Amino acid sequence: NIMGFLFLAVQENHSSEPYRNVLKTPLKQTATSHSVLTEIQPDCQPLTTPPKPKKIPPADPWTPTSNLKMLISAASPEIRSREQRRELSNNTSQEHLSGDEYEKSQPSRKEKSLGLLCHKFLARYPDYPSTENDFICLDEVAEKLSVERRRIYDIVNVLESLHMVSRLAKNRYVWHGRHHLFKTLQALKKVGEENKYTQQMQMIKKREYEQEFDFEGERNEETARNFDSSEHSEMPFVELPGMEFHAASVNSRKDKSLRVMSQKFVMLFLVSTPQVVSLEVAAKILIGEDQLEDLDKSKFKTKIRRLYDIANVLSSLELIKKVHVTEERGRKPAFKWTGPEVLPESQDTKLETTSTTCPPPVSESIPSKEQCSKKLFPLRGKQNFTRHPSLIKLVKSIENDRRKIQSAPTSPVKSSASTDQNVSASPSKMAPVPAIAKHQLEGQSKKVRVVKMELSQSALECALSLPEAVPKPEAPLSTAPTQQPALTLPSSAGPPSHSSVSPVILPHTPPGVPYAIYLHPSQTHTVTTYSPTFMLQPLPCANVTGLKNINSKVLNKITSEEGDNQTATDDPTKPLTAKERPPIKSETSPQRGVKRSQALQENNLIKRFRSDNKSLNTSLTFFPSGYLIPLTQYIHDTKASSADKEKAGICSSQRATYSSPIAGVIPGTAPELKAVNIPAFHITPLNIMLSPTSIGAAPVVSNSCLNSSNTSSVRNPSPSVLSFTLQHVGLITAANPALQHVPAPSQPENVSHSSENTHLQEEKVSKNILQYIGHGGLSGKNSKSNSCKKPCVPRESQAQTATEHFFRTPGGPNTGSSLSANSDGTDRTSQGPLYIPQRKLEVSED
DNA sequence: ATCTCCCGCCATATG
DNA sequence: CATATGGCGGGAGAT
Repeated sequence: NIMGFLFLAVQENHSSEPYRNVLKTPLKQTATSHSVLTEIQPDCQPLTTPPKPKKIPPADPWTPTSNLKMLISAASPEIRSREQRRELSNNTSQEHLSGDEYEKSQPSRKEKSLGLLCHKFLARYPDYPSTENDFICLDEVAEKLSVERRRIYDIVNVLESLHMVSRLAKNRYVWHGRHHLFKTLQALKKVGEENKYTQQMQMIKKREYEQEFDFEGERNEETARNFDSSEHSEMPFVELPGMEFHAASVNSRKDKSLRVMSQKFVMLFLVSTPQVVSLEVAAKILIGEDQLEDLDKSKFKTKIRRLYDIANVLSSLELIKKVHVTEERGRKPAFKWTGPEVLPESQDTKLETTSTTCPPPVSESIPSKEQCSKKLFPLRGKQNFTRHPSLIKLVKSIENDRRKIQSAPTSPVKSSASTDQNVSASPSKMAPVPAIAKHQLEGQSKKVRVVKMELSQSALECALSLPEAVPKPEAPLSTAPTQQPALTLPSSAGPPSHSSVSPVILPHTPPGVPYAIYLHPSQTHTVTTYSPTFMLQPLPCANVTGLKNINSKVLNKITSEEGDNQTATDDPTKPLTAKERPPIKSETSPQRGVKRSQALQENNLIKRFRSDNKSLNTSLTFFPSGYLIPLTQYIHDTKASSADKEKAGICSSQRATYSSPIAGVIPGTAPELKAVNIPAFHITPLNIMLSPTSIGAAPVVSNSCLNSSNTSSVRNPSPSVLSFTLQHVGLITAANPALQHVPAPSQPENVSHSSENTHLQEEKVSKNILQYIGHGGLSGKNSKSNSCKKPCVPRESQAQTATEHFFRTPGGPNTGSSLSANSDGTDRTSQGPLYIPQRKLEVSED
C-alpha cells in the first residue's frame, strides 16, 4: 500500500498542488480523504476566507519529501482510524449540526499547527527553484493559507535562518529553496564548533549529573564558572556568502532572536555527535549565551516554546524529527537531526559521491574527513572570544593545520572567486550528475529511507551506508568505517562521527561476555584531558559499585537517548542509563543512602577532576562576534540549472568564506567537563560502549577530527589512562592491550546493534500532520472541549527546575545542593556492567 | 498532570 | 504616523 501511495503521490505532485494530490491519494481511504483534503487545502478551508484560488506553486511542484511524509503518515493505520472517526462525525454534522457537533467540525488545534502550516507553505514553493525570482508576499501567503500573518513570520524567520528565503523588502521575501541549504549548514556547523557547542552541551549534561548527587556546591562553582564564561557570546546571525545583506533595515535586525535561535538550534545538531538534542539542553545553551544571569524558569519556558516553534518548522523541512530521550527522570522531548550530514568542506572529494555534496537524507550521509577539514578553515575574524592565552596558541596551531588541509583541490564549481580558497574546495562538485538524476536519486533515497523507517531502519541504512562510507578511508575521523568497517551504523544512523567510534573489546569481563567499549571521538579530547592523577584517585574508594554508580549517573545524566538507529551510541551519556536501570530500578529507594555516600565520594572525585582539568584544559573557544559576511559568491551555474548543481551538492562548493568585519577574539572560558566524560558509555549486552570520546585513547580515534576544533588540539589521550579508568570502573579487568589498540573489526556489528538499541523513540513526526491531513483530526470530542475552558494554572515545569539548578550559580560557586536525584540514584547503585547487558536488550527494542 | 504550542497583545522597527 | 515585525507568555488542546 505504501508503495502505492508513494507512487500516487509522486505523480500527483507533478500537478501543481501537492497537497491536494496527496489527499486524494487516499482513494483507498475513501471518506477520509475527503476530510483531509478539505482541511489541508487552503482553498477549502472551512472557516476562512473564501476562495482565493490557490496559487500554484511556481515552479517545481515537486516536493518529494513532504509528499512522502504525508503519504506515509497517511498509511498509518492509526491515522486512518482517526480519520474515519472524524469523518463519521463530520458527515453527521457537516454544516448543519447542532452546536456541539458544529464545533467539532471546526479545525482542531492540530490542524492549525505551525508544522502543518509550514507544510502548506513549503508546498507552494519548489525545493530547488530554477530561478531566484520566486517572490513571496507575506500578505498574500497569509491570506492563502488563511492564517494570521504572525504565523507566517514564524515560518519565514526560520527559513530565513537557513537562507531558504531572504527578505527583500517590506512584505517581500525571495524564495531560494534549498539551494543554499547545505552551505548554510556547513557554515552553521562551523560556527557551532567554534563556539564549542559540543562542549557546552556536554557540560550541561555533566552538570545535571553532578547536581544529582552533590550537595555542596564547591566544585560547582567551577563548573558554573566555566559555564558562565563559556556563554555569553553573542552570536549574530550567520550569513551566507551570496546573500547577506538585504535591505539595510534587515540588517539591523539581523540578530533577532527567532532567527538566531533557529541557527543556534541547528548548530547544536550539527556539532553533537548523537545528533540528538533535547529541548532542555538546547534551551539552556541558548539562554546561556544570552545572559547568564537570569535563568528563571519563565525564561526557560519561553525558550522552550520558541524551540517548539522552530522545531516544527525544521521538522517540516525534514531536517529533524522528534524523539524522546529516556533518562532516569523520565523521557524528555528531544529532536534528532535527519537532515543531511554536513561535512566540512571538501576538497578532494573523492568522487562525486554525490551524496556528499548534497546532503542526502540523513541516513545516507557519509561521514567524511571533511569534517576535519572544516575545522581547518581559516577562521574568519568573527570569533571574538578566546579563552586563555594558552588557548590562543592552540588556535594558531589549528589554523596552521587548516591551511595545510586547505590545500585541497578544488573544483571550481561555484565561483569561488570571491572569497577564499576555501571556496574552491567544494567537495562535491564532482559528480556532475544530471540534475534530474539527482533529484530522482534523492527522491528515491527518501523513499527508501521511509521504507526503512517503517521497517527496520537501521538495517537498511547500515547496508546502504556502509558501502559509501567505506570507500573513503581517508576520513578517519568521522567515519568509523575506516578502521572498522564493521560499524555500519555510522552513516545512517548516527552522526557520521560516531562512526569513528572504535570498539574495544575487553577480554574478560566477569560476566563472561565480552564487552566492547566504544568511545566517542568527540569526547575524546575530554578524556584525554584527564590527568592520570585524577584517574587514580578514584581507586581508593572505589569499589566497583561506587564507580558504577558514577558511571551510570553520568551516563544518565548526560543524556540518554535513543534513537532509532544510530543514536544510541552517540550519546555517550545516556546510553548506559537506559539499559542498566531498568532492571534495577525497583530498588531504588533503599539504596539511596548508599548512594549518597557514594555520591559524596564521587563528588570529590569529580571536583578533583575538574580542578585538574581546569589546569589542563585547553579548549578553544571562539565566539563569533560580528556578523559573518561572506564574500559574495555568485552562483551562476554554468550550465546546468543552478538548481541541479545545488542539489548535487555543489552548493557546498563555495564554502563561504566570510570576511568578518569584526573579528576579534575574546577570551572565553572554557567550560569543561572533563571528568564527566569518562563515565559515559553505553553498555550493551554484548559490549559496553564508551563514548567515543573516551576512546580517545585509542590511537585511531585520536585522529578523528570529528568534533570541534578543540578536540583536535587536545587529543592524545593516553590510552593507558583510559584503560586505567576503565579498570577502575570495573569494566575492564586488566589492562587490555585491546584498549590501546583499536578494536578489532569484528565487533563493530555488535556495536552497532547495540547502539541502535537505545530506546530512542521516534515520534512519528508527521503523524500529527498527516493525521489532519488525512482525516480531519479528532473526532468531535475536541470541539466540545473547547467550550469548556478550564482554568489553567501555570505550571512550572520540571524542566525549569533543572534549569535553575543549572544556572543557578552563574557566578557563584556553589550550586544547589539539591539533588534531585531521587529516581536515578537507585538504579545506579548496583548496576554493573554485568547487569547492563540484559537491560540493554530490553531497552533496545522499542 | 505534562507536553505542545496556538493565539494574539503589544513593544519595536520600518518606511 | 501607519504598518510591518516579531518578542513573549497566557492558557488551552493533546496525551
